[in-house]
Amino acid sequence: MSTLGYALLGLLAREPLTGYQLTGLMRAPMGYFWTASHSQVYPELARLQERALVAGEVVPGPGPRDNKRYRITETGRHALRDWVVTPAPEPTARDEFLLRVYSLWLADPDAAAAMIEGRIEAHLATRADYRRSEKAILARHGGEPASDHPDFGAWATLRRGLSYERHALAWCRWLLDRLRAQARR
Amino acid sequence: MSTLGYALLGLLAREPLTGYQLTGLMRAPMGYFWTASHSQVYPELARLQERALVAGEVVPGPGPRDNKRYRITETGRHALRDWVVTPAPEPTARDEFLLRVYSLWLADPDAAAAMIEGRIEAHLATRADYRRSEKAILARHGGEPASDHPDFGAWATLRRGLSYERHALAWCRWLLDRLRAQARR
DNA sequence: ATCACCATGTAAGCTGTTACATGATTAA
DNA sequence: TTAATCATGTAACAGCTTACATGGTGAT
Repeated sequence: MSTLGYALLGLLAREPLTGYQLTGLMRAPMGYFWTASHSQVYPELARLQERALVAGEVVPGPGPRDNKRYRITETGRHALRDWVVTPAPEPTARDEFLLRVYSLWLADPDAAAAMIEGRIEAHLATRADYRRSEKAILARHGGEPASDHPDFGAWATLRRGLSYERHALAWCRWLLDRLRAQARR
Repeated sequence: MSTLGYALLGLLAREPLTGYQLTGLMRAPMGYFWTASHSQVYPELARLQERALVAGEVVPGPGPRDNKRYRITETGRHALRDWVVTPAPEPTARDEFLLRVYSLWLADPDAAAAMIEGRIEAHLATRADYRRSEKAILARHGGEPASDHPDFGAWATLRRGLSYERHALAWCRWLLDRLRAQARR
């Protein structure tokens, strides 16, 4: 089973959804840690149905095409529950920003500072996004979700996102300080 | 130009290297934020040479094959210097661990705790690695490298790695606390 | 009218991983 | 003698991105 399959099962374990809705959720909030486009989602749903991990029912929609609403099966729920406590492989590190920082020593200091400031703006925007999302969850749920509540994962990963952004922002600012300290000499 | 090309140029901007040596550096320290296997490195070096961004000289080695030592050209150094201050695209988020956490609410709490503890061990090992590497740089360099010194990038990215591990560890422990708080009820 | 959104699929292409292929030197 | 390290390549495959394809509904 592919990782994407478990991502989709993770969403369907909460509620039945169509491919289109799943695609939206793979942008956010699941996209905060695992992304997929619709061209990946539809074929993967077909594979999941083949293996009886999900069941699809055709709902005649208002549009030209029929809507297919998928729900997780007992088999699917079991597969997900088993996979979840499986040790996760180390994520392959791929950060183009850090790749640039590695060679920043040969760049023009002002251009370098501008690049980092752009990065800071992006982090601030992401943090604002996470803050809104967490607020929405706490409001909708009426407090912090317990660890066996379906909302727990979304909340816990948002907390992590916020912690990550705090760290990333602090480091970017430290880096800017280093560049400016050099410029003053 | 591919991202991998700039990664290799970033290493060659510091000193001439063979494909084999580059492959090792793509595991660490560059592998801390961008990885590549030898099967990617050799063809990419050929492409870089084609575009005259690097120059290769054949050094008869002790082994069965000739060693090819590459050095960056002036054209290559310019391309790298320009690219470095270019805005980096947002990295595609791909973290299987967070994907598991998202669905942790339906898992057995003890199995979940064990999985997270495994993750904590991995973070501790990585942090120890980073600490050793930073110590080595500071010792070899005799203090903190200035921002226009070739060692600056390696040092700055290690500082980031250490900050990241601190954040990740703190969040893993917070998550464990949540699970245990639930178990006590 | 034009745009955004709903809605589902296929195909081509690029990137990256794993496996195939070969073989010398040196240390345990 | 067995394994690790040095050393360089090609090929098959998997995963993901971008583009192609179609078309209705509702808001501006």
